[in-house]
Amino acid sequence: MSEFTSEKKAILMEKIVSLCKRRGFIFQSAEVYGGLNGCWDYGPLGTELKRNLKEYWWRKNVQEREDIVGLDGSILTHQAVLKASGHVGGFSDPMCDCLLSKARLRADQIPPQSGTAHWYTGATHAESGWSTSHDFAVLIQAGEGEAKARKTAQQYFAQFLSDKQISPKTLELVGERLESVVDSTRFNPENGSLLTEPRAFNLMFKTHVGASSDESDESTVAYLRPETAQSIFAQFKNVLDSSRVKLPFGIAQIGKSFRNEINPRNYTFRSREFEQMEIEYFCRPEDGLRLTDEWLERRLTFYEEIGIPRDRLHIVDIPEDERAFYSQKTYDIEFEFPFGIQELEGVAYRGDYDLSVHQKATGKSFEYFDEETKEKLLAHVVEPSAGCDRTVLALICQAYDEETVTDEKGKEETRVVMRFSPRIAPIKVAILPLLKNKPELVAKAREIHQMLTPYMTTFYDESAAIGRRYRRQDEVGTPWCVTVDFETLGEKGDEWKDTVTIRERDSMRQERIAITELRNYLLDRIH
RNA sequence: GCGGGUAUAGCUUAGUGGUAAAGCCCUAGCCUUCCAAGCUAGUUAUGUGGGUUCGAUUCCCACUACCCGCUCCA
Repeated sequence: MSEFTSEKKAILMEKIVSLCKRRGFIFQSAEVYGGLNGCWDYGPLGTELKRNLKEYWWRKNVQEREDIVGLDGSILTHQAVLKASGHVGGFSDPMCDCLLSKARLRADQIPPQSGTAHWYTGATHAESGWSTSHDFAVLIQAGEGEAKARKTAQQYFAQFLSDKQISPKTLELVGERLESVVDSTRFNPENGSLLTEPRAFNLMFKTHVGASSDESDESTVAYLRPETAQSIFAQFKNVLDSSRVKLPFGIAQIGKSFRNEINPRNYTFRSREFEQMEIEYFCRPEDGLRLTDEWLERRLTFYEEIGIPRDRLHIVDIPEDERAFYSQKTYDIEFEFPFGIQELEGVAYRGDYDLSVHQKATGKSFEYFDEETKEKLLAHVVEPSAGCDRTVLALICQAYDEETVTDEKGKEETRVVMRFSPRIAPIKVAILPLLKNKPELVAKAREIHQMLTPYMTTFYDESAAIGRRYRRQDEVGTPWCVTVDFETLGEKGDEWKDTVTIRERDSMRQERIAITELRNYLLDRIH
């Protein structure tokens, strides 16, 4: 994708979005009612794809490991849990808006400035009799001319003019007052304009528990969880006491989380409702950094196993000043989407921050007793946290391919192929009778279809020419098509009786295989 | 949140102040012995709500959604 221009990438993304709708992978939520901003529904094939991803993740990270157990926590979350975790107080960034340029700035990222603030209470225009009254100020730093204050203020008051023909320069400023300021963050460093007071944008969805609850009763407040991790920490002791796990061990969870994003963007990439696949891997403090690196490797291998090659992933070692204050190491795993390189997963070493805050808030011990060393300790945690919907989108973007094929007459056409790994492909095999008006072919094909359905997702199709049916399956990424033909019926000799043609999606190559071998042939390749 | 753009059938697009057009897809039938064949028939659309008008899909306003650029992404 990197060889494409941004324009071609935009077209590519449009094609992917179009295919997703046409073939039933992803629909806009409540589309018939005009859509719901930042929400998406998965159609029949998208649902299969996402299930395959989640099931493979669960199998690899829980079922095939002795040291990781699962959890399925409630989405509605006790406010105390999120107060302890810091989400209620800190899960929002105070933001300021520049009164002049309307730029939005994070309050904590504004460098402190000193100088003289020129305050005004309004402006008038003598000729037209127009006037306005707003408090405004401009910061003049040492070395800057005072004329800048008046010019900036005139521009600010000019936005209230109804007559746009009036030049800002002709406005009379009212109520000038000077104030000396030191290390102030109330002014835009770019232009000196006054900023709005910092406002908190809390990104959590809030609700009230209990049918007759009073909306103003703070004690009934609950939140839709903004991440799956907190129920793992809150249930740490219960899991420890009930499942006889020993350090190091992990608790894994797949589930929905909700963030009231100000600005959902890039198709399903940043949604307000999304699914996470998280592991909290608890360990002794001295093992944390090593395990973080090990988890990074393990996660990269996972992406390779589902068909996202390592060279399409970028590993970012987050520098200290950008990490959360409690994290001693954080890696981001990013994917080259057509709309840019974006994060799929974070692997963060969080120390004992999470258990310690819940221990402190509850006053109960979250400590682990090590039988061998006879010591009590607060476990550290390594958190590989993957975005499920983001990974689905990455799988779709990675799989999408167009190739030019030439038919027997020399005519060129485009073949759209979703090159999903067989492991995650929504449909594993399509069963096709060569012709639908030959009852023997249809009956045999249906028989094979019935034979395979208990073992994998299959699709039966008898309509249209065989070539068209192959292409349909290419476009939804079905790795194999099985065609029942006249050889199958024994009409071309006994040596071919009860064999079928199996056609491979990527190479379009065909080979003959006995019906009795079909099940194992496919199962060996989709596991 | 700011600025710009877009909204016609499942998809891609035409077009119009007065009966909305096509290709692809899809469905049914016929035909068809391996890569989107052919024939016949058929379903489906002006994002939502107002305004102007005899009449609005078209002009105006608002809303909603999506896309692009900023911003943001704890």
